[in-house]
Amino acid sequence: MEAEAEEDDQVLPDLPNADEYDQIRMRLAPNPNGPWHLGSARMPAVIGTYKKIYDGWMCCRFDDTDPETKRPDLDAYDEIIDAIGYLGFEPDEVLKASDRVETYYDHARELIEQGGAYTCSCPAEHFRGLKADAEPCDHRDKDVETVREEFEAMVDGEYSDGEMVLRVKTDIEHKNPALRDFVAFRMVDTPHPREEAADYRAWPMLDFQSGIDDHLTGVTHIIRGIDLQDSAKRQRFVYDYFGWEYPEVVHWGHVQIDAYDVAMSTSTIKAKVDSGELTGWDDPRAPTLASVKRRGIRGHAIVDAMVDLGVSTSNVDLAMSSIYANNRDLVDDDTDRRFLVRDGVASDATDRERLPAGAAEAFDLASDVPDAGHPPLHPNHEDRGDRDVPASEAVLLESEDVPADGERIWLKGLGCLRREGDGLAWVGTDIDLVREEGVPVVHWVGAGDDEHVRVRLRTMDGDVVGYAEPGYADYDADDLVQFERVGFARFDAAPGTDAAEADPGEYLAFYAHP
RNA sequence: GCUCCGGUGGUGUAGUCCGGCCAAUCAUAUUGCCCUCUCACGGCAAUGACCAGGGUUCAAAUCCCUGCCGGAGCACCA
Repeated sequence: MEAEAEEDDQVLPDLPNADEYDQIRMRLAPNPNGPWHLGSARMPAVIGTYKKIYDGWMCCRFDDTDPETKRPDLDAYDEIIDAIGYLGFEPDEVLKASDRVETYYDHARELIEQGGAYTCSCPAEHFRGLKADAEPCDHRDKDVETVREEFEAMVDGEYSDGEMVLRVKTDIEHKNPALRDFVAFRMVDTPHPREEAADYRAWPMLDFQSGIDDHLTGVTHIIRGIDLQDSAKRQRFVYDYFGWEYPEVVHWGHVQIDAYDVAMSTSTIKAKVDSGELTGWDDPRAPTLASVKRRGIRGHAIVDAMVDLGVSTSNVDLAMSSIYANNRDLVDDDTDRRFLVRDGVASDATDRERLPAGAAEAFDLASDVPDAGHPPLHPNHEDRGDRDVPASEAVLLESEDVPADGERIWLKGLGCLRREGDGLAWVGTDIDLVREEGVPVVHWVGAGDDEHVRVRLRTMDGDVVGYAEPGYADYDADDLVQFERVGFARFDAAPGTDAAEADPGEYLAFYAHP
């Protein structure tokens, strides 16, 4: 091992004032309202990489304080932890904001005593108008005693949705309207889906909850999206009341990923999964981590791509091709080669440009043709041995590879043959025919029923069916192969093990990339 | 409307703070060639960018101004 390779190319810029802290402490703050899409990977990829660079600390804090609009999905908590693991990281600690509501209450009480917050019963619309005009509402000057009582009433659930909020007193005339007296707590009638938190009705807003938690957990660096740019400014008001120092902040822009027709948003994907438009979160057409994982793309390939994006505040387009390039880099050397003769599409595939389906055609073999071919498992590693590709009577070729009558063709691992009508005559194994005479080299499988296995290759554009060499049956789920001249694919299931997703007798594979 | 933040090749990125070594780095992409019993891997080459206009300066991608374009916030969402 070259040891240095991963230490490494110092891809990310230094964190601000990093040397002023004994330990760099950061947090991932996902909302567990659904499984992660590809964009979500940026957070653990970048923060996790910084953790490695600085030997820092990283926790995963689920900001699940909205039981209604962004209602937590109980499965998502574990799914997100799994996704972080898939990307190659592990949080040092896992917290759920919904376990910490009492803590937020305590800090609200303290803020109230300092005169830093007030209960407000203005209808949202009304307050919005006042805020736009930089006008305070009547509730702003309430005495602490009243605020205290009304807040306790909120905590006790004596108000309903929309009847009362607790606002942080900032600067109602601040030139930036986004910073004027923001809401710290509001009432939510809908119980939280987590049993442990189901009794709370007064819930903190992100700016309050997140601000308190960042301080309490000793976070030194907050790294998050530009949508939260003003959040830091709002939270500083709370920090000032408490005499706390605000962490360093880094903001990045939004990521878009090409190659997908489905918008990268949890709610959009969820709607399409629910309606059946997508078969699930791991449908290859879904821009999710579950999807690329099932296709055999390593988490590290995504991390590298995300880290390469850096942390600029401008929006960026991430090309899937760069994730593919990273993945090829990771897997090519270890991946066995196999043949797959495609035989058309099996579903309502649309854009065939990305992966032509072909069609299999059978040709009889002359009697003097060897009854098996032995191409290497990996061209760069002869020591790994050869494959055994049998063909006793006839072979299957992809339609695009079929030579004109009288022309020669080289069946990889077998030798050169000449087409004579519906048959192939033996020419020989002089490799100069390929090197000097340009005979095309193609992949193939035996035509006999026991000389191939049926494979369904699931791609972003639909299913392609075909015939793979018999050795393909020896793999297990998660194994990767490269179907020569087709691309990399992940072995998903053998026949019978996942009958719902493939026809009887078919192996199910997922296409990764060329 | 108000307030913030950005704009380097198809994509991402380096350089911008501390102007000159930038006729602009690296990766990816595309194309061509070489290697090869794969259209993979590897090697070589080509393509291709400082949003626009002013200003400061001997010198500007870098500093200043204006404009244009893009994004974000102004939620009882996160």
